Amino acid sequence: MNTQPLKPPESQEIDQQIYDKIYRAIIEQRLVPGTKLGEKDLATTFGVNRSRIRRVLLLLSNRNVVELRPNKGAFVATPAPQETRHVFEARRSIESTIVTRVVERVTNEDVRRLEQIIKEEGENLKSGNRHNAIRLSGEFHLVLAEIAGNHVLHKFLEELVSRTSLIIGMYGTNPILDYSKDEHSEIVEAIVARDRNRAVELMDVHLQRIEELIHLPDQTKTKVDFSELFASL
Amino acid sequence: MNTQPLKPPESQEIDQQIYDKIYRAIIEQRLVPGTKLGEKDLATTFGVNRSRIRRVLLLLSNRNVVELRPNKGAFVATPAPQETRHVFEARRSIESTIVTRVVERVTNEDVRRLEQIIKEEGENLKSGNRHNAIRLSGEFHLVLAEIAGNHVLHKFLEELVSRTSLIIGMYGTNPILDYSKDEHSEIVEAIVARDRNRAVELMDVHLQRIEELIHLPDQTKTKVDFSELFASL
DNA sequence: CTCGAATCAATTGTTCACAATAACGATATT
DNA sequence: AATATCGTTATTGTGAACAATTGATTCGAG
Repeated sequence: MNTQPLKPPESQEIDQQIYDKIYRAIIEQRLVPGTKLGEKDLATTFGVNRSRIRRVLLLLSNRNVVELRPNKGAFVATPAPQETRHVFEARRSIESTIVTRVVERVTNEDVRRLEQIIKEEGENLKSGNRHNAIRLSGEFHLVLAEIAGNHVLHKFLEELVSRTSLIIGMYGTNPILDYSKDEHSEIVEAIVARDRNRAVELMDVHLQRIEELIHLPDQTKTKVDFSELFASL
Repeated sequence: MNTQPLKPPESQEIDQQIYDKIYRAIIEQRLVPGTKLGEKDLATTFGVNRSRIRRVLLLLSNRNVVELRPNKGAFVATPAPQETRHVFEARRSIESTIVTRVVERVTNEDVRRLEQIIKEEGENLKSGNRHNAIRLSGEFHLVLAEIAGNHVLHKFLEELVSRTSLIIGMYGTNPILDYSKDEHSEIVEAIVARDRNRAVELMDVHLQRIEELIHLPDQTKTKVDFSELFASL
């Protein structure tokens, strides 16, 4: 199949490929928050011009995955602790609607797809492949958004999932992923049973639990008052 | 005040200003959907280089306000009829959460601000200044998002409001704006009364009413099957 | 007169050289 | 020894020339 006369890839598609690769490396936490993304390095590794990289980085920064510091360069975004609340509130709002629609529209084929992801989540977690486990735990939510059939909500959730990944990368505690798989299973059960209220409630609790496991840095640490600190020394 | 030694505006700020001006012209429907946004024209009118315009247009397209057709140029986005449902579903989802937070957090100062906008909405509507009326009817919702205090939801809603404006520009019927002012008033009343359920319900109805007043083009018109159509001719 | 090919102008897209800025290190100064 | 100053290098940011694409127009053949 696909014996087409070798069409040259459109410019936009090249951009998209580079975008996806960097994006994926970040949400899989192969590139940790704060990492510098030098234009020249990226350009040579992807074998493209520097201006192409700049365009991609601009778009990544527009989605809060990359931080652009003027005259300094691009860095993997380092979300502030306060963003956690906002991101999770937005997720609960959006994913509640998504789950509602999923309960209405889900097909057997969809359920199989969800269960497949959950299965892989378990496997990758057991085999210690953290990168894949992280990506899959986000993918579960994105597939739900796809099933819900709302492109707008899907795109929003994409941004929220990636920001969640960054937040977990910075402040997350280990057991976050451990329970995700089982909670995802429960959600799918409720969806299969067409139990809207239970599905929404389970999703809400799931997101709340993750948020609670994010260990925000001790405020006192960043707010040190030196005059008080050194007064008795 | 502000007698600073005349700091030269940062590059990013120039971009932002141009972005805002184009953005505003579009949501105020001074630039109707489908209008071509030639790079050279924009560059000369803003007195900047073409590459700067390209950067801005790229970001606008990333927010679905502008459509970038490869090798053709940039155009004011022409949302497809089907997007209407998605955009409004997303709005109801997000604004329901926003209203809930607003009821919890609103101050007297906030209420004054909301009432001021509603007042201006009425004035501009009466004096026939449609551009301002459109912008203000969107602004009401965005100020609510501000009061809710969630930056993420605010940014999402910004995109949704602008897309709503484009949709109304293409398929909207006249009376959409006429009732908005009064419905906004009712919502504020419920907020002041700290009646969460009523406020959320009113917002939901408000958004539903707008969606209903959007006159989607007859599907049969766009879906003509020529082979069938001309079979008997 | 209609259709099609070829030419031309205008616009978008890319590349590359240069300017501006920041980062680094060596040397000098107190 | 700590800090300042200067120069060097590396990286980001800008602009202008160049290439590619579109589509409008002209011209000619049937």
